[in-house]
Amino acid sequence: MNEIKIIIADDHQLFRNGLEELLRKYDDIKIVKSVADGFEFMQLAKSQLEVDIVLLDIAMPNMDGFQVLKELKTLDSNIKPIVISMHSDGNYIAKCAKMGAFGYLLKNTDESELILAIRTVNKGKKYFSAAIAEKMINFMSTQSVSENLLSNKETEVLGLISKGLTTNEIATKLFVSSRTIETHRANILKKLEVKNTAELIKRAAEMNLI
Amino acid sequence: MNEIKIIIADDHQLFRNGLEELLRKYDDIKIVKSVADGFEFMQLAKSQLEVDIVLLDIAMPNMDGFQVLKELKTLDSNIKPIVISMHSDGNYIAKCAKMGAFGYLLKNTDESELILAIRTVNKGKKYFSAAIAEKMINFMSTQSVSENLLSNKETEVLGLISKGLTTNEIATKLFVSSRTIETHRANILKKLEVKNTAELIKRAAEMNLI
DNA sequence: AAAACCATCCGTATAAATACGGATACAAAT
DNA sequence: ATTTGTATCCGTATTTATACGGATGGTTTT
Repeated sequence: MNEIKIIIADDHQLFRNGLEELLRKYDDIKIVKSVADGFEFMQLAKSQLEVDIVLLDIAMPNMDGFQVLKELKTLDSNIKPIVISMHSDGNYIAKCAKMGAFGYLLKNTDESELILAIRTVNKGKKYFSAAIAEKMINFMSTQSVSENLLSNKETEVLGLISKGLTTNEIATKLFVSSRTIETHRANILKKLEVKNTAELIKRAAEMNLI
Repeated sequence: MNEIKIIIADDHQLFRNGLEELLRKYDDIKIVKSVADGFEFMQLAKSQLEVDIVLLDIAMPNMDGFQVLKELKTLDSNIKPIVISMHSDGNYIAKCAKMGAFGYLLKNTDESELILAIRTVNKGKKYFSAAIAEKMINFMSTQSVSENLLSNKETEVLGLISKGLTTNEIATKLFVSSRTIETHRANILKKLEVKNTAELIKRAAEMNLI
């Protein structure tokens, strides 16, 4: 019988090591590699290494999980990604699903669910738990899912806002009118469904936008 | 020879399970329990259960790691806490050290360091890696370490600001004048060394104040 | 008892953010 | 070819936030 070949991509070494040990107990599962960032993983994905599944963290240095999902898709790879994240944000989940994730697990799911997810995905099926699917559906019913909720300019402006720059400072920095920045700001608030800067930054931090 | 008896307190079940498996390999280490929040842990700490070390996450529901450290101290317990955190913020580390942590590890340290830390702490010695100690020292040289950088009222106000309430709304909610809230706000900004709400919320999120 | 810190309060003035309601040019998608 | 979305621009009015500078009664620490 064939083993399920797995790569773990997560920047927390203790978490990786722990997962390895956890999965070692299962005869049908084999960890072939374990990497600390998305870039490292993509190197492996492009190599000849035979891999069935990658357990993928979203928050990673160098190249985050979203970028990995995107690149994996263009590679036409056989590697099926299961996202393992701390966040149960609807947009997050929906984004992963749209970008080709085969599963989405929270870091506080239990071992049996992880194994179930791995085995399910290995058969080529998707695995999203009822709770996760519900969050996603709720989100989709209110919002339109988009990989880039914010446009590039908006993301740039958001970054500067979070650094504490005022509207005028941002305008000067980007060589545009402060009205433009005000509009961007208003649009960002609308898109993230918040009403002021405080909420905005909190939301953006939660969504790892900054 | 005596085993080192350990409790793991972390809200991510996969991380807990992983750690358990990881530590199972070591004959001198025994996991006696594993809990998902600080409250659960304190129940155990107050029981007769014999425990040498707790591997303690800071970010947990119900009762966070800081509160646990504080209560442990008043209990005059023999349990020696090693903090395992994602954050390498100087204030964070210093705060833990001051509150009685015997060690501080990042979630991306490796297995060997974890084992070394456990064995060192079990002998009654403190374990802070060079990198961690340096961050702490750098912080202490510039800032005065305080368990509560913010007063209770300030923390309360900060929480409400982060929920998106305006100064006036907060004033109404807390039955005080809006001037009072403005003063609190100004003091919070000063203490966290930021100049506006955007930066404030970002900083507070980094410091896990909200 | 004195010093330090905290929560509370007050005023004034300026700067910034938010809410309205627009418009145009261009690129991408249908 | 038309729709959709983005980046850019504009005006006005109101509400909030920030920067000053100051005060009092209370608690905790020294």
